Amino acid sequence: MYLKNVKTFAIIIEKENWGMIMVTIKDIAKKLGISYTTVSRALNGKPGVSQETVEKVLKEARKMGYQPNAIARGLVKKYTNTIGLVIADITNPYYPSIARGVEDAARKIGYNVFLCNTNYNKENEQSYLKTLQEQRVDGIIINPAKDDSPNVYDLQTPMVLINSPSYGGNNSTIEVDNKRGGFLATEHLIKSGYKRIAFIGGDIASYSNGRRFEGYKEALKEYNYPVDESIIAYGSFKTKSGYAIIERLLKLENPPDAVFAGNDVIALGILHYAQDKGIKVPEDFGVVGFDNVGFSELPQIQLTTIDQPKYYIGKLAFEILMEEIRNKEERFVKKIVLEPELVIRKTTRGK
Amino acid sequence: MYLKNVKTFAIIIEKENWGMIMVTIKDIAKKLGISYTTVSRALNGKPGVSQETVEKVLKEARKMGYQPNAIARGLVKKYTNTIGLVIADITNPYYPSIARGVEDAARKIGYNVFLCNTNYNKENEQSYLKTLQEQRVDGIIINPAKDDSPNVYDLQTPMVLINSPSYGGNNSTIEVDNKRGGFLATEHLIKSGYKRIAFIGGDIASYSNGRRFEGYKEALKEYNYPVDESIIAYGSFKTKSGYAIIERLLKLENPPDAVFAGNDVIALGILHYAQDKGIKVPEDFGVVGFDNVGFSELPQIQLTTIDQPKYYIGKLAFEILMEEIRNKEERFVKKIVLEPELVIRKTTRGK
DNA sequence: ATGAAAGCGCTAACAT
DNA sequence: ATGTTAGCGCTTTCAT
Repeated sequence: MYLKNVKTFAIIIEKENWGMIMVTIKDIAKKLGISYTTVSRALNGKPGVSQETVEKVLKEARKMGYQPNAIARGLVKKYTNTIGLVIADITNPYYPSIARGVEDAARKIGYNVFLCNTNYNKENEQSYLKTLQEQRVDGIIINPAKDDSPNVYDLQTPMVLINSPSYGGNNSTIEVDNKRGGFLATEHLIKSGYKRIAFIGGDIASYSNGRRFEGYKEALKEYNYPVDESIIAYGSFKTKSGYAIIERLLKLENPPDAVFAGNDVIALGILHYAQDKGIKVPEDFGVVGFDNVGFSELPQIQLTTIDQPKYYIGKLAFEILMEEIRNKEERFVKKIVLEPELVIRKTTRGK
Repeated sequence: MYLKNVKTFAIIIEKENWGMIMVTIKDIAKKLGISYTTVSRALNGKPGVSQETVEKVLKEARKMGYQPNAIARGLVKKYTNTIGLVIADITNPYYPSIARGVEDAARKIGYNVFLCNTNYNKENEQSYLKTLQEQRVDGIIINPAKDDSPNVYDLQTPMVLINSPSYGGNNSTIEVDNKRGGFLATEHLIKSGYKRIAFIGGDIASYSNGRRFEGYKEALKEYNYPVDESIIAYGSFKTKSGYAIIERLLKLENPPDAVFAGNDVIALGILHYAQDKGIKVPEDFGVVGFDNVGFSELPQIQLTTIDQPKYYIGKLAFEILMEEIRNKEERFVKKIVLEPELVIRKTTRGK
């Protein structure tokens, strides 16, 4: 089963073993003829050990290749210096940026992060949450898979939610102002002279998508455009979905001449269809996405979109989480909303 | 400092606390008036407990909201059900695919994965390796940051290397046949009728890049093309680097009419430059990349490239790692080489 | 300045 | 079938 596509499966060396002879503080205490309490103190720079002893211990520790056991420490100290990051799919370019933000911030203070991909699946999410708690992570950052059933996250563990309202659990949240973003996107389309603007969303159960849709409707109203159900559609957050839906909408007797897509990935599918059919973008057809994901700025794509500070969101989420971890009793629940920004590129006429 | 771009920073609820009253097997034993060993046995489905007791325990555990403590278990059982995944940058689309492969495979057997981004930095890598060992991960999968100084990874921990030879440490490795890939790419360019084929690599210290270059040279020789140093260049694995280098090469008095790029990200920069300058691809200029990253197949890009089974590599790396973890004494070091595949798209004339 | 002892939550002998 | 004990590697009182 391995062997599919395997060219070489060779060079087998026998009996190479891993040496699992981990040295402990007891070992180095014995070697030095002192108590292991002293070793512990020396290793941790605690007061009450003579300079001389400290040096002896440090030297011996290095010599013996001592590696502190974070597991044992965690057992007594009640924290693990680890957090969990639960996202839908690291393969969607939106998430890696957030993940980097979280991880860079974490690393700076010696924290580790467990990466968990739910693959947009609620059961996977629950399962991961359970595991993370068993691993006694100090906190969790989560971008919920869906928001159809209320996300009641009242775990024993500090938690901050990204792009999701907090139901019941009183968790801190951080999100971009999705409604405002939706408004900006739609308004831009209107001001660019497009007349029939469709909305093509992803999962209808997505909170952020819903907010973007509200912004869309608000803009239409403000500019006296009708809200036409026939050119409003939901699918999934996939390129294929965008492609399939725009194909359908464009066959309507009264087709749209522009679309605000639920995110960049969907917008990409729309662009793909336009290209396949030789539809001129932005002259005859306008599209704006959401997220300002990496590929959106490619010269070949140049997608007009709504930017959100992804890396910063990850960083901020971690910082807030740390605050909550540090002040477990007497914490302050925060609801943070960041400003989105319209990025005009080549898939709309501009003004 | 938080406040940049922050719209709302509000809704503050005071004194919401995390209830850190974790229930242990002792608690449920006390409640039930039995020994905690019995509880442990019941919870783990071990023999020697009456059906009746098992049910009582399970019920009470659920009722009290018991969460097993994986830390404590790890301390006695000597394994943590956790591995580390060390890569350069999750933001480079090549890695998420691998990460998914690893994580999906891990999840299937209840393993967690620590994600570590070295950001192409050797010091970060060392630091992460240290931390991972302290956390007593059961194993490590690593795609080394660089290969200039030999990667001597003889840790106490089982380890498999991706895209890197193993120096000294006798670790199993898994890689695509980079040389063959380089050959295929270059040969394709030759057969497509391009006459002066440049090579634009990433980090000169990269092992995989070096192999690709060897394949490039081999193909040139086989078809009696000269190997011309003036159109061979290295930079970094970034789009910008590709852009800058091709700009320079194209100003040569004898410029190339095609290029084999060290990876797709670099190729993208080259394409970018061609577009900026109105150079016709593939008619007047051919480019092939390496990796077949997600964006390469976008209709707007359609990059000819060398595919490698990224997800599968991740999956395989995990499976091999698990084998090594399970057979620590008497392990078999494996060197696996996978077959790359030429994917012809629109940035070369084809045959 | 150093050591002895207890204990974190659990599993695994070793009884009974 | 159940309980007792020891111990994983460490930190933290409490002595000395």
